[in-house]
Amino acid sequence: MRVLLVEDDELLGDAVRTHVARLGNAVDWARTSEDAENSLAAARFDLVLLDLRLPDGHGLDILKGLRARRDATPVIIMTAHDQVSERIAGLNAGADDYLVKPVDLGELQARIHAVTRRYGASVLPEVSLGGIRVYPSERRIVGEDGRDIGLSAREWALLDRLLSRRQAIVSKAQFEDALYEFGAEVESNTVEVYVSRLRRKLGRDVIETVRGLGYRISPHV
Amino acid sequence: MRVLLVEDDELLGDAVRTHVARLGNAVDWARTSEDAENSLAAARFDLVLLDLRLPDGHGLDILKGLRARRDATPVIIMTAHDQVSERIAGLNAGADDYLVKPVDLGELQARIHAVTRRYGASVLPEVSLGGIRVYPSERRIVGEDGRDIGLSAREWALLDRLLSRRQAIVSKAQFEDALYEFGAEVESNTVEVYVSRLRRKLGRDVIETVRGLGYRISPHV
DNA sequence: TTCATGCGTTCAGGCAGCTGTCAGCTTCGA
DNA sequence: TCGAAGCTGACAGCTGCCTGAACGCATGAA
Repeated sequence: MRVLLVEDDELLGDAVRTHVARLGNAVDWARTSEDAENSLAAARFDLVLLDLRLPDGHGLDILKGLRARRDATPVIIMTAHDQVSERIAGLNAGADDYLVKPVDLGELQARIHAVTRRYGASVLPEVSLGGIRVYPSERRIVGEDGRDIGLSAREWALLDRLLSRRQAIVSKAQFEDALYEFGAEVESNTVEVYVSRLRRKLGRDVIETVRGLGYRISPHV
Repeated sequence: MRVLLVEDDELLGDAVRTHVARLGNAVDWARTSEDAENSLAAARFDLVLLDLRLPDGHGLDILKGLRARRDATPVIIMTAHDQVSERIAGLNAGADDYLVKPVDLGELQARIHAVTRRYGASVLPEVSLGGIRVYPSERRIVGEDGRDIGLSAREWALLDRLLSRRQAIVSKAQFEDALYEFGAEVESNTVEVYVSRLRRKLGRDVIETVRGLGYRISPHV
């Protein structure tokens, strides 16, 4: 697996690179935004480990650029402990997960596994839901008429969560965690609203309600 | 299956212990971190139900200790509704799932099934009743025609109880205990009504009446 | 700058299905 | 045959869920 590490801190960068390399990966280490952009332009990576604080710009722009180009390469961001807003911004911009500095290498490993597993699972053959085809790796879904159906970030987050274990029931609380990862408990029906919107786009029967417990992908689609 | 319950609240602990025990499991109840560590050192468990708030320390340390010892025993954490950060910390530390307090016993049951199923040791294996197939871990039952049969929460609770020890007779009082936490006596024939409803869905002969004693799954299905 | 657009979120009204209760009936066993 | 136990259709109240609408905000274009 090829990993791009974007980190200006020499000490942390070295520790992470060594650790990730030991897991059997090829690691490119970019110290600056410019380095990172060049690397991303030159090659395909299986994972990006992204420090948001860089000397020559904001790492968030790198992430946004990726997603703007419809590049779904998994990105794990690394932020300082107290930079909650950064973390949220990162997740909103399309990061797959985050790590809090100081980075615990065991946790890093777990996150990498989790993210790449999620990615690997979804990158496998595309999923069919009724007449809809889903290409999670390209963040694209196509309707029966062959036309692209646009999903927003939140809608994707929900669908991802449902698809990650198709037979499992996902509770609203879990959705909220997946959607917000952090921050105040949202006392609202946001999840219901998104389920409703997804249903409108994917078809009424794709998402099944399990009253009192949550939602799941219907086994019959 | 052997379950370790780590919970200092007497009331909640008792309700959970009773419920889990009724599913046919052996339950060890640890009230403190120390208790829990001792139990974990002394025996192997198939599942840990872990309250993170303990009088003598943080339950998270128990989880971290497990994982540090590369012990993959499934852990479900229980947190208060507003302790999102705790929950995330728990999941990051390697918890398999979480429950939000106040604990809903139906949800507890569903999560236990899901988690233990993931690990192969299912509390209630899938089972055939006449032409009906029951998948308790997925909260799904499928009729002879292959179509899903919807069961309400109460109906599931009843069926679970009957299936947990198939040859046993379950009295109405036991059902009431399983259905309503903590001896909230119901002044009616609710159990009879639910048995009736279940029979309509599963088939007349699946549940057998033992006059004066209770009900059981018919040995002939 | 202003404006248009899309997204995320909140709210309220409505509704379907769940729940507990009862009445009247059937079945069982002595 | 009679009384007790169990069964079930009906129903009202309630809960959880659904969804249209509206608003604030960010983004990007003009």
